[in-house]
This record gives sequence, structure tokens and C-alpha cells, in this order.
Amino acid sequence: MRDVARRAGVSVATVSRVMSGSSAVSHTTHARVRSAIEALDFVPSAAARAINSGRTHMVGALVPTLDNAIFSSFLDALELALAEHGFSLVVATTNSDPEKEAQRAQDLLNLGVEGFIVSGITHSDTFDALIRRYRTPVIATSYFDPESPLVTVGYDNGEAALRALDHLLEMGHTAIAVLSGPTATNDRTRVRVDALRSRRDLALTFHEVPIDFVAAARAVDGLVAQASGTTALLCLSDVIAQGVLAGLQRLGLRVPEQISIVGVDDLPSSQSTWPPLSSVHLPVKRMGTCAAAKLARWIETGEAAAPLKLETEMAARRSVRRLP
Amino acid sequence: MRDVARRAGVSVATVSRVMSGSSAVSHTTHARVRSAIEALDFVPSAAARAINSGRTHMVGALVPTLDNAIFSSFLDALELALAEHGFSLVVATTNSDPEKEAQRAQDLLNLGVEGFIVSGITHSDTFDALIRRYRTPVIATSYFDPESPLVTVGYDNGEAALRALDHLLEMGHTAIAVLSGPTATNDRTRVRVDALRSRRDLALTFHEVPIDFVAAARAVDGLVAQASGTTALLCLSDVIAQGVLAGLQRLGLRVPEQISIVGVDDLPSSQSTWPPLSSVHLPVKRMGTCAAAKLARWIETGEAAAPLKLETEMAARRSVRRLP
DNA sequence: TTGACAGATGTAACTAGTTTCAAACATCAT
DNA sequence: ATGATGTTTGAAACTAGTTACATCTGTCAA
Repeated sequence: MRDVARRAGVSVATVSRVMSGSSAVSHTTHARVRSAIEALDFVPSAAARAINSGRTHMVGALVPTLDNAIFSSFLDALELALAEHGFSLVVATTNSDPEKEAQRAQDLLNLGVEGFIVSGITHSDTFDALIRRYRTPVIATSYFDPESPLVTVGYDNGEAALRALDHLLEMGHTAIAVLSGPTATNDRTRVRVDALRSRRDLALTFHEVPIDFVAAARAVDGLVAQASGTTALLCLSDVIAQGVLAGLQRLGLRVPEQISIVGVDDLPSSQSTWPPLSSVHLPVKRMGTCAAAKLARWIETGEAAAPLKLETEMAARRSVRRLP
Repeated sequence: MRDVARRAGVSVATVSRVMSGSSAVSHTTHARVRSAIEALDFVPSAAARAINSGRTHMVGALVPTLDNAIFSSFLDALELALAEHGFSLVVATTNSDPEKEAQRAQDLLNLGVEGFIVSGITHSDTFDALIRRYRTPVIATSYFDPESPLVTVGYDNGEAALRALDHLLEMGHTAIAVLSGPTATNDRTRVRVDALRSRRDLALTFHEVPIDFVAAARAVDGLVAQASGTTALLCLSDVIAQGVLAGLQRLGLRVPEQISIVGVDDLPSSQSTWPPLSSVHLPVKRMGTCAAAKLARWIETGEAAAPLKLETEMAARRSVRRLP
């Protein structure tokens, strides 16, 4: 900036005024400074601005992985909306490890992010202490709980799981096995499983498998061996559902004729499996847009955002057979 | 830092020395400063550090979208590797629009990113001028061309397309229709199409469709009407292949009995379609890891990285029928 | 002609750190 | 006791901007 000032024959204060456009600068001076800026390709340092304003216009997203369409689709919408609000998105993956999440959160805070987008409301004590200490705005997504200390923008996971269950019940299924991801590290999964467990009248069986296509496909073998009367599989994640579908086909079992499958997530690719997968649609795009808007407003105004519930919906396709 | 210094009864210089750990500080002073840091929850400002060192430890990734597993899977590996090298990843989506890409690149540069990861080697003049002017390290991915002015870390797209073609030829197909994404905005697609066009002996027919599941599914209708003798569809993206697969199934055409499909990308979900999709595997995970390592080294040392070619491989599954 | 006022601009202090240089002090050999 | 050396430490200058305050200039009315 000193160079620009020298070239334009003005003080740095005047250059600063031209850059910010806030206070009055005479027409001729303005032009002279502008042309000096052009000539020197001057771009102000974001760091120097940040040091003065305390603003970095960055927000951090802490997600388990990008390698699941449900998160990347969400982040796609989030990034788009954040950019429109003038924020940049710094992404950090946590592999569902709370300690790693806290570590990455600290890194991002040191970097200067002004807010966080996280998944779910359960985090390590270190993380909770961190955001309490720095009073960082945080929006917890993929979860809805108006009572949570974290502001949630998302859907009711229990409701989503029950929509899948209700669909199976409506189609006449009662011998149902539930396949979920690990509940220990994932509160979204836990809420889904708990909602299903509360239906004690149904004698559901529960199985945990990794949220991984190949692992889910392999898990089918053991499952089929032990649960011979099962007519339907309720998979609490579409990645699991797709893996299970492939596993069943490998075993020569026909879906939905011999066994029905329902998923939760409604990934785009779930329309292209054969048969197309019936799944509970989660509004991740809208969730990204809303979370971005709320976090941006929170950061700008300092007033905590209000929680927001988004609705899920059963997308019935052809992986569930109607029993007589 | 002034507060810490006052509390520890030392100068800010000493606190700085303790923080950086570079120069010698006596044991007792060190302990005193440490405890003052603890007591005050002192975290140094990244902006202030950046202003002094010129280092932000941020790199920007410019990708068309996160909403395609091929990119998000790549970014997942990229983020992991970058974090290990001490860099944070700022993501910006461009929607394959070169002007938007240049705009977002300027934004990220203003933010202070020290390097870029981009897709392909074709960018707007604005973008080229930008990186030339700032001498920003850039690694172009999903592309390999040792002659390109941009350093490429990726695969040979022409080769990948020809692997798919060779597979079809080996399986006895000659009446082949090629479905690609838009070539105008995507040099990876263009190279793939050009490689296939160079096989003039084969009388391939070419069709452009959006890289979108639903659009590809719809495009099948027109295609089937005009190309009755076609025995195989070569899709230059798995998203298209999956859409086409669903579209054919909707029309009641059986794959691979009546028509064969081969894709390029080998998305994880391509294993779970029915039939499982034969596709050319692109090593995006390794690409992410390698690109991160090379960009990090480039930034640290100032020496431009060497281009790197990664190998693709035909993953034959069951969507291609062997013709007699 | 003087005073009041607005508009334009510069000076210098400020943001939060790092780094250079010099000074203070301790240790050791002569 | 002296000088040489090495270890700690602080003062102040530096990074790249913003901003409060003071100053200068010009216009207009009294």
C-alpha cells in the first residue's frame, strides 16, 4: 500500500480510503490512486485487514468424511450459499473421531474461522469447551433438537427412521432386521436406532456394520444365515442399503421378491440401483442453504440463530415388496 | 500477547520466543510464560502471524462441483493429506464456469491461499493471468500432460476413454454410441472424446448430455429411437452411465442382454447398480494424496513440482455382454 | 476582511504478532 | 582481577493495513 501511496503521491490513509470507499476522497485523487493500484496490481492483504477488523470471512465445516454423497451434496449447497454471503468455506474431515474433530476445530480457530458447521450435537468435551470459550457461532446439522445447547438446523432422525419403518409396515412387513452404522460415534445413527428400538411390539433385530459399501455387502452373508424368516431389511444409511443390495444379489437373493430393502438418505445414486431403492429423503441441499444463511447472519449480527426443522419424506420406489 | 507478557513479567519478545520455540529461553522463564498462556487461554492470531511470515498455510481447491462422487472422493483424500502437511483446505465450486472460476480464484487469493488445486488445464485468460502475476503454485488434476504450462497430476483421459473402447471391442462390440458430458467447458471430456474420434475406422456416434443422472436417463429415449443397431453405449462419466442404465431399464431394455454399457470414473456406487457397471477406474484417491504432497512441497521450497501420471484401469463387471 | 464551516488530506497511533540488535548477566580460562 | 565467551532478555523496528485526530484549503455569509 505504501508503494501505491508513493506512486499516487498521497498518504497511505488516502489509499486506504479509496480501497474501503468509506470516506470522501476528491475525484482527481481517487482517479490517481485507482490508476496506481491498477499499475501496481495492488491487492490488499487479507491478513492485514483481519488484524484490524477482527474479521476473516471464513467459516469451517467439520464433517466425518467427504466420501459419502450425503455430506458432499450438503457441502456443495453450503459452499454456494456461503459464497453468496461473502464467506469462504474451510473444510476439515474428522473421520467421526471426536478427538480429531476437537483438534481440527482448534486448528481452524487458530486459522481464524468465525463460525462452524458441524454434524450432530454430540462432541468431545474439548470441543464443547473450545466453542464456549471463544463464543464461536456453531450450527449443528443433520440433526434437529430445539432443546440442544447447540443450534440445530436439520431433520428429526428418529422421525426419518420411523418413516422407513412405517413404509415397511404398510407394505405388510413385520419380520424386519435393522442395519445401522456404528452408534457409538454417531448421534444421528443413535437417534434413529433408538426410535426404532422404542417400538418394542415389533421384535426388530439390530445389527451394526461400517458405513461402507463393501463392508455392508460382506455383512449380508452372516445376516442371511442367522435370520432366515426376515422379509425386510431397514438400512439406516443408503450406503449400507446399496452394499446390502449388492451383497444379496451376489448371494442370488432377489430384491424385492425374496427380501425387501429400505434405506435412509435418498442418495441420487439410489435411483439407479436395480431395483431402485426406496429410501427416506433427507433435504440436505436445503439444509446447506439454510445453515449458511443462519450462520452468516449469526456472525454478522452476533445474535444466535434459531433452530430449524426440515422435513423428511419417504421416497417409495421398488425395493420393497407388498406382502399379501 | 501483551497481556501474557505482563502477567509473566516478561517482554512480548520473550512470549513470542516461547510460542515459536525457536530461540533459547531459560527454563524458569519458559515455565512462567507457559503458565500465563494457560491462565489466559492465549491463542496467537493467525492473521498477525500471516502478516509477518507471509504464510497462511491455506490452499484453495477450485472444483466444478462437490455433488459428484468423483470430486468429493478426490477432495477427501486431498484434505487428509494436506492436513498432514499442515495446510488447510478452502473449497470453492465453479460450476464449470471459467469466469466464475477466475472470480473465485481472485477471492481465494485475496484471502491469502498459497496455492491452488484445479481441475484440468483449460482456464480463462483472467485465471491464467492471475496465477502468472502472483506466481501462485498451481496443480492441475484429473489431467496428465507433461507439456502443459500447468503442472499436471492425473491420468491420461484419452487413454482412459480408449480403455473403455478396447473393452467393448474385445467383447465383440462395434456398433457403439458414445455419450459424453459437455465438451465445450471441460477439457477432460474433450480429450476423451477426441481420443475416441481418432478411431475413424469404427464409425462411432457421439452424443452430448449433461452430467446429471436424471438428464442422462431422459436422454436415452431419443438415443434408442435413432440408433436401433447400437449394441453398446460408451459413457464418458459414471453419472451418465448410471442415468442411462436407469433410463434403459425404464424402457424395458435389459442390460447387458440387449444393450451393453461401459462407464469411466468407477464410482463406488457403480459396483451397486444392477448389473454392476463396467467402468474405467480413475485413481482419484491417490491423485488427492499426490497432489497434496506436491503442492505442499512446491509451496515450502518454491520449486515447481514435476508432473505425475497415474494409471487408469478397466474394471470389467457385468454391464457388457460378450457378443458371439 | 473576518469567521464559520465543509471537504480533503496527512500524521501518527493502533491492530497482533516477529525479529533484529544491543545490553545485561553469568561462566570460565588466564 | 581481567577478558572472552555464551546465554537471556528487552527495546524498538518491522509486517500491512485502519482510523482518530489535526491540519489545510476553499467557499460563503456577515
